[in-house]
Amino acid sequence: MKKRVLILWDETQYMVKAEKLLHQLVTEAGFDDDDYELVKVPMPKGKKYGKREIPQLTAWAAERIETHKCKYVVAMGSNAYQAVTGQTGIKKARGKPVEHGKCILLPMYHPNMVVHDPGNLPILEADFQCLNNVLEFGGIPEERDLDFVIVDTWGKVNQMLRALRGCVSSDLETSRLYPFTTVLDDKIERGIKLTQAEEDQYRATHCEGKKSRSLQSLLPRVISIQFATAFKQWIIPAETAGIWSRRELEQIVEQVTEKLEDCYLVGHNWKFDALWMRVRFGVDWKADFDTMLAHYILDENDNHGLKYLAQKFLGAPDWDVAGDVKTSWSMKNAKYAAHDVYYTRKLRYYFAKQLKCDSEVKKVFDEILMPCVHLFTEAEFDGVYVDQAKFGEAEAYLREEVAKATAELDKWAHPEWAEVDKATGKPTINWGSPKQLARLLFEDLEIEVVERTKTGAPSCSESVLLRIDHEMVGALLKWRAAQKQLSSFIEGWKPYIDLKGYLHPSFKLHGTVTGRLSCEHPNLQQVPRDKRIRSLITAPEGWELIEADLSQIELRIAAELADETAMLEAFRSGVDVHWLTAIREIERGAGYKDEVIDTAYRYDQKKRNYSDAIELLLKIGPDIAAELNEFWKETRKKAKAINFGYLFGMWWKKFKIYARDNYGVHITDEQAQESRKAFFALYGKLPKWHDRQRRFARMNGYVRSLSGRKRRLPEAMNGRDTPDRREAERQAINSPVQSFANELNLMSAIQLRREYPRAQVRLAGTVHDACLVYARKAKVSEVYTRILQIMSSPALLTEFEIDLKVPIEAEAKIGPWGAGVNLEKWLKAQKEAA
DNA sequence: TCGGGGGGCGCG
DNA sequence: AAAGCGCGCCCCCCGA
Repeated sequence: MKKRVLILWDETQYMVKAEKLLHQLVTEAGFDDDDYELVKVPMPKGKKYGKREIPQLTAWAAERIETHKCKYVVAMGSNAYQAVTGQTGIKKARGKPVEHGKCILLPMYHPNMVVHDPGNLPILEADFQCLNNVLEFGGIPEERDLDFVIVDTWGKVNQMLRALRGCVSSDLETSRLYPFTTVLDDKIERGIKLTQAEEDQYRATHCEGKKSRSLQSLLPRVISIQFATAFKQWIIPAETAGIWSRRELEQIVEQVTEKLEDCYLVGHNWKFDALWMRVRFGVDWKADFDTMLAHYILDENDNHGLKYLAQKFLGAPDWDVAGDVKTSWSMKNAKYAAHDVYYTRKLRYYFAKQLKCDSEVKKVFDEILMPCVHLFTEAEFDGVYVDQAKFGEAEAYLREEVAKATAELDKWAHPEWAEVDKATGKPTINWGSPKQLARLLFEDLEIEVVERTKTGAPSCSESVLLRIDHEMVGALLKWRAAQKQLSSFIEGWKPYIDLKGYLHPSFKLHGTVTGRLSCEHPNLQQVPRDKRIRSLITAPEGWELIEADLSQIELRIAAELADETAMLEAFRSGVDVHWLTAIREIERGAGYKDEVIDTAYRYDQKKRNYSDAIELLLKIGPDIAAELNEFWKETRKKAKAINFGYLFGMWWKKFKIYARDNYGVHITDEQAQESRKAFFALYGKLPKWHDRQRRFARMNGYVRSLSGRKRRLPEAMNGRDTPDRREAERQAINSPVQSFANELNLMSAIQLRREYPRAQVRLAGTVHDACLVYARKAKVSEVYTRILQIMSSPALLTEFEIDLKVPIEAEAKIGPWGAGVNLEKWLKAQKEAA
């Protein structure tokens, strides 16, 4: 009897399991044995098919398809896919039915993928659902559920307004990703011609390579605003379509805003759309459910793109269109837009159901992630203010530094070594090129190679340069430092500074696997601590910048999780744990006798023996010790790195390298091993906690932070002790700490926003364990005091039923970032100024 | 001409 | 055997 579907796949190592699984999938999808024919493709001679095998293979496949006379062909796995099409790339092709000669081909992953990782099951299920759709439709299905309306008359506006109730999804198409008007946008808008350099920079920032687009079309514009309701999708042509006037558009937006108040609003990466609506229309659309963040909290390891998710979970087709279709108004664009909202709305039901299965994860989503959408929409909208005068000064200074260093370095660009520049006839070396530099140092100058990179090239990193005895090293390091600051933070910021001098860094709530946020355009979280750069970020007129950070928060959380007696005791009694580590380490080796006894003597002019002096140092803490002797400043910094390194699984070999690079201390292997042992002797419960985490991850394939957030670590379940598994185990230790530290910070930011109106207090951004906040001048004292209270015990902790043994402490500074002072000093300065 | 990888380095 | 974690961005370089 003739079968409808031909399934091609290949022989693999877990064939029994795979076959069982396939049978199960096929049955669940509603097929019986008469529906399909299962055929194995010939195995490649080696691991993969060779180039010469391909024509033979495709001929074989074509013949099989011909003899079976099936209209539908399923190719499972890359080999089967290659057999049919001659092409590689199953990852991109899977789940999308295509016409192949006389038949319809549906590529899928091999069932083995699920045998290897059961988490992939939904992908295959969705693909079989897709196969069903294809059979039912009798070809490649159009989206029959899709029913979109172009809202281009007042009649349709009214229809739409009536339909906007219950669960509504929304989405925007925009001309580019960055919504704010920059200096160059303003020039274009006003018809001022850009210089070539300006145009290049502008395109590099906004164009993503598409050189053909006119500058006009790159201005920040909303192309369309769309909604999906139960049965229809409503596409409102917006700023560039020329269908509605500005005034009419604003009128429509206003009426929609009113209706949305009573809707359950769903978005995918809603912060993006909310920000655009705020910037372009001044309205505040709050979402109740973000499908991207829902999927992020459900699987932090996966991608979170809308199309990807719709294909993976809903068996949707690939509705992607070329880039230029998305950035200008057209019917194609409207159809694309309709897909976006349609599937966003569908995904919300799917993910809401998934979230219900894990109430702990759901809580993080509801209480932290969703509130952050609104919080960070506002923060990004406001942005951070850049001191324009100081910015110019810093730029001039850095250019001078780079020029000086370059002049110094160019002495070494001898004609017989360096490439000769054709234009100037002078030998040049690009000091930013590791390759050219390596040639100069290790070939021409015949310096011995110190270290190699993982690809085998001689390394030119700072740590290597410091070990090279050559007079150009100093200039080289100066050049790098100045060049880095200039390119990353001066030139790097320029394209993003808006007309009023603000930067609007974009925070990705889904940016990391641990639950931290990432930040880009520009990245506020990597601004150097060097005051020259950091203090460029400051408060605008009438406001003050307050930076409040959680003190040693990761260490505190580790102490809590490990129930580490000595650490908890130190935190309770106010001893600085980095200091404790440092002093005990010194004591162990009976080192720095002179400094220890001398500093103790300077403190109160009393003579002490070594061990009494040690105890005194421990008591007075690093700050006072540093005042008595500069030496202790370095000591504490060193111990900080030791704490974090050992805490999260650093091995003694790395510690040895660390000590050498950062402190110029050359220790022996034995000393390094001894140091590690001593650390774990001092904090005896840490290894037990490490073991607990490793075991749990190995058993369950995930760990949770105190808030309940999951970090999925499938590699931890590997049967064998592989490097991958080791990595997962270290993450099992680090993740809950990093994750919860960040959550405490976010809980505080959320609460601060709830307690103060925007007219008084605004969040400017977060940096992992710190909040950057703008407060009205008149409110500074109050906010300063309150934020410290909030951070040391945010109300959401109670909501999460978390009761910490370890005390949480915060500290705050007022003033330009990185150059602020405490409240006392600030008040004094205010008084003097008045 | 682009996209991606590598090297290097800024932050927590 | 091999052993801190998490990011983004700059520049160079090379292959498609």
